[in-house]
Amino acid sequence: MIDTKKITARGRPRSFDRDKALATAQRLFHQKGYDALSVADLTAAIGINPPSFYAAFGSKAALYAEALWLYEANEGLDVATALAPEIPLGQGVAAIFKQAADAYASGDARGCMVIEGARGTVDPEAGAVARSRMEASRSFIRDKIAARDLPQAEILADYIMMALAGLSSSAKNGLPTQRLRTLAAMAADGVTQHIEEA
Amino acid sequence: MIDTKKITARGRPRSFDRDKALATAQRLFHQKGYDALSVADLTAAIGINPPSFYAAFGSKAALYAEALWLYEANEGLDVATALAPEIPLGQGVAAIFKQAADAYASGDARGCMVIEGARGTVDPEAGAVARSRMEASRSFIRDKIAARDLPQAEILADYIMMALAGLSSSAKNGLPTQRLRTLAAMAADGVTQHIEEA
DNA sequence: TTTTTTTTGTATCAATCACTACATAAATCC
DNA sequence: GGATTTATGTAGTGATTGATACAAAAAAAA
Repeated sequence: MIDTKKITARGRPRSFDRDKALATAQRLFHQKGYDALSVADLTAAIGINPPSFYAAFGSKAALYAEALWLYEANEGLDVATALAPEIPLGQGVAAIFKQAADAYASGDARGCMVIEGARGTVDPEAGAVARSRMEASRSFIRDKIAARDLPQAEILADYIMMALAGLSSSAKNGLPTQRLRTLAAMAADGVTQHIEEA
Repeated sequence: MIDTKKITARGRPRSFDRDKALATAQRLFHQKGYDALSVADLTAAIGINPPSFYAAFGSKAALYAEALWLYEANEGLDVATALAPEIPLGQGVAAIFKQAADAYASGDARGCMVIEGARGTVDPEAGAVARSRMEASRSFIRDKIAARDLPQAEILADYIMMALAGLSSSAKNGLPTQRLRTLAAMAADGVTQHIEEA
């Protein structure tokens, strides 16, 4: 495979910062959702015209996919640390829920961008992308639990995803951080109880 | 031709059954969501033309409000019975969650029409209607709990709404009934634990 | 300079959205 | 019967959607 990385750019240089535009798009997608945010909104926020938009990002859905990836990299929950083998599972799950409570209620874009995008998005392509990322998260969590030789990895992963969806929903409904944290602690009790019973 | 509701109707009689059309609309709104369902879809499904649609229902948003009301009347959870004073609270909440697990995974329209509508709807008017109904449900639940002289009525109501949102989300993601029931039972544990701690 | 390559701004495109103007059809009231 | 009232079908409204055609502009390469 030949390196296709351009060392020197040919042609007219881009007049805007692509990474900055992507960050702007990610924030707006998170705030308003895919369907409620038009390409006209995006180009206006970035400060470019439609042809520049499509030349740089391909399509609205492709930009959304990039934005989701950026969101997961920057604001995603640290599941790997929370579910590390040396930490008791109940404690790890509680840590995840607490992280979620803090993250989902912070800033102007409330809720989880992936979870909300997977559910509410009308556009089929964008919805499929978000659902794919959500399923990837579920698989990651399930594998982390299964590594403990626990037979309930599947249902526990389902429960965690359910609780995160509930927390995201409550956050979007405007619940303050402190109240979300209480809900997170209560939801974590459902896990500890289920492990003890087994 | 078909329908003569009022025997003493004045002008040309309506050629379709309004109640049947409303039921059709309710099912479609629940299946596809408000934004993904166009007026053209609705008129095609009912078998009428746009003028008849608007003469009968006023607007798409007004029909959605009627559909939400019909949904709550026909498929709403029986919270009043579950949270009756003579039933232990933990048991009542578990009953609500089990009801939700069964209802949200049944048929072709998965999830709760109110919860999903309150969150994902882009249209401001329709979203506000759904959110209003959801807030009414929360208040009803809170009052039922507060009637037991429990100081945690607010947070418990928040927790129930959070769990219902999570169950609705998981149901829309395709989880089968049996798995949803297990999640419902786990979520109910979070309540019993919280009551015992107080 | 001349050529080549890429981005830019202007000005759209066709499709879809919720919604209606209008004339006709079908009923009751006088 | 004629007048009145309501619903219907045809056809189309303006607005908005995501995405483009086109030619000028701006850079490197020849």
